[in-house]
Amino acid sequence: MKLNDRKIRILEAIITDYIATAEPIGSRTIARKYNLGISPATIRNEMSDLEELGFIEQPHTSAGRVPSQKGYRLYVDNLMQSRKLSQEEADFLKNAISFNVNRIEYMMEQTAKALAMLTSYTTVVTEPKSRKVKVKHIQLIPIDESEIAAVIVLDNKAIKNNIIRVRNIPDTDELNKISSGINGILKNCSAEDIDSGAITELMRSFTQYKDMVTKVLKAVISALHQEEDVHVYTSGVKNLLGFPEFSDVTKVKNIFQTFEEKDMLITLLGEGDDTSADKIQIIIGGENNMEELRDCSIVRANYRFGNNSVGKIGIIGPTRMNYSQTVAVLNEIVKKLDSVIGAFVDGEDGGYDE
Amino acid sequence: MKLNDRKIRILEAIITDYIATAEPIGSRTIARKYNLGISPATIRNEMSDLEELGFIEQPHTSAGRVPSQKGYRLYVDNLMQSRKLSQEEADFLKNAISFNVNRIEYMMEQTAKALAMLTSYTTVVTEPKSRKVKVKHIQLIPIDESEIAAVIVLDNKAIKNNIIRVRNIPDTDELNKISSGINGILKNCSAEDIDSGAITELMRSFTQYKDMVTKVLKAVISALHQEEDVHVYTSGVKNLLGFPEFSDVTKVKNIFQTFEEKDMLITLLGEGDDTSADKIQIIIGGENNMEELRDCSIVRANYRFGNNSVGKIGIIGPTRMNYSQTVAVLNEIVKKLDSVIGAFVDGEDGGYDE
DNA sequence: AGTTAGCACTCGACCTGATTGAGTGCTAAC
DNA sequence: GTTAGCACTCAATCAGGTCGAGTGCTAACT
Repeated sequence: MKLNDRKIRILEAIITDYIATAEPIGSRTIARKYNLGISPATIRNEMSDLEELGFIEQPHTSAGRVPSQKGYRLYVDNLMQSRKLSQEEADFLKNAISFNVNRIEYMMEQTAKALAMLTSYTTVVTEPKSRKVKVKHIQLIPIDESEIAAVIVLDNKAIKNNIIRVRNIPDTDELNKISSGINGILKNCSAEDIDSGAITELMRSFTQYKDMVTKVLKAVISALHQEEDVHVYTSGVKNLLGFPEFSDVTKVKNIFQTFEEKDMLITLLGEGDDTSADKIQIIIGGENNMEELRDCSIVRANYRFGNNSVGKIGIIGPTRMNYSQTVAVLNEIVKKLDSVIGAFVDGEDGGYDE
Repeated sequence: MKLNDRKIRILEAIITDYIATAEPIGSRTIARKYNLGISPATIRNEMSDLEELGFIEQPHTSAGRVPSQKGYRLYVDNLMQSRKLSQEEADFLKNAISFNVNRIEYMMEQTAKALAMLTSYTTVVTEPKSRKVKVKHIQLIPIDESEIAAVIVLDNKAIKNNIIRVRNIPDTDELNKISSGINGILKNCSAEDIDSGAITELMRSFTQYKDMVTKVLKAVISALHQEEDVHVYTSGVKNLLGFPEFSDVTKVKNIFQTFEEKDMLITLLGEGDDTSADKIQIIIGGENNMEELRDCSIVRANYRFGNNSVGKIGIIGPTRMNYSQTVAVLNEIVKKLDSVIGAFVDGEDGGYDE
């Protein structure tokens, strides 16, 4: 049996209609709504074939047809026409997000929120993270009689701070000397580079400040680990409640469970991922391996932030989600984020929003 | 009509039962389950009185009775016996949260999560925030050929960083001189203290680094404002879906809407608040002024963090929530947080968790 | 006077059966 | 190859009936 042009047009009609209405669609409705120039009976025959080919399925006899996972896949890969963002949509994105590289968390939070509002699906965004973070600079700053701050600048532009309590604080000059000494040893070290060799060297260099240096070391290691700990921003979880396929509370509960678990979200965004690919990926229904998200599709993309730093964005909706709009929105936001970084690297400092 | 002892015992039975089952309860059931030594008929008479007094109500004729808002209020204020946390519950809290003052965000996140798991309600936690934040110390650190980091230590122990791009970077000694110069002027300033006087003084002192100083100033102002921007951690939103009173999806949607809006949560935790009071507050049903949360109760408390810094914790459940357990849990966690801060102030540095 | 047994009544929950309508597959004619 | 016609299926909807948990009222009992 061949998937001829007419079959494809019928399949497309079914998918379009189902995305819009969430109702199984029958032959007569297709004949009425879409002018294909053929009678319901003919459509019935074609639909019967489409079902046998696995592109549509029937919830039960005497109901209309519904696209299958395979059907959506065909649609997404071959049928769907890429669409550009409307002016309103583009404007919305531009206004909803204050692109400010100095406040990345805030920017990511806004991004998640804006995408959720625009698509009315659920959005998950991870902060840009480097694969391996290294120390770029360490500076000790006196705060008061008993506390100093260890400021640790990392090579991905992140800065971490730890307050350290010490019995008696060296004066500023001495502290600067210690800072540059520590710098000499720890500069360009990643978490695993800090081995016993580096540690004993440090201890030997600063015997009289052993206690303080130990604490600084701990802070550095903690900072490096912290930085590998990915932040995840979620928004629009409640949006899913609006779709009829999720009117069953127990079903939704499992989905929400997943959304509250950071690890799940990260695997969701990363699973089977090719980081080098800049293409948008679409994962339909059961193609993700999470039982709870069987009725959801995910449209996801990576965005780049500097050289080796990559963040992820995912939009999660029902399998019958509006793929073309979602892809368009995602394309736009990735382009936007890239350009912000570009401007930053080229000399702008991102500005402040007040 | 007087609210005699027997009426009170019946009311208590109704509330206890309803909290456990979420089902309206009738006279016969009370007679069977609670040995009050009176017949259903007598109970019926008393219930009729209780209804007239406004402590219970009937969803419809021929259904059992359900506690009213006034009923819960009486229960919470007079009837409920305070209960201590069980050993298991206390252990759970202790193990679920790594009390580490150097990673406050992480600690708050864990606190929210632990409370949500323990109570099976929704938890909202705000970071401890001071009313007015002041600059304690500013330090400029060179990062590379074109960037310096402005590290801004605030008097509430928070540290903020901004990367600043400048055309040509002064050497370290010069930078230190500039740092201490800026410090001299901006130290102990809050956001509103930075007026035109301070700004012109700064500009006069550093005419040759005007550009850089302007950017530092912007960073300081931004940091002070950022610090006044409260972080809110929410957990266990999905928990509400498990309760029969929230099996209607559209109802839940409105509630979730509220939970996604930070401002709403903050007013929810702060409304009619007496910050000086350390007592736990209970807000029943419509006593909060948010239409969407009419069917929810909130148990909330403040915790102190240092001198003038206060955070809030709220636990949100159905009106028939388990008030005595919730209060016990909240008491425990507030005590715990206080003691962590105490230890910190007394000389511990909070440790690192690896 | 307070308590209780008895009884009629109410009303949601649940089951059953009939009807409707959207949909199908098959067959025969165009 | 296309289509009209027809028998068939099945979820959804509605009406009617029964059940049971609950009530309020009255009269009798302590």
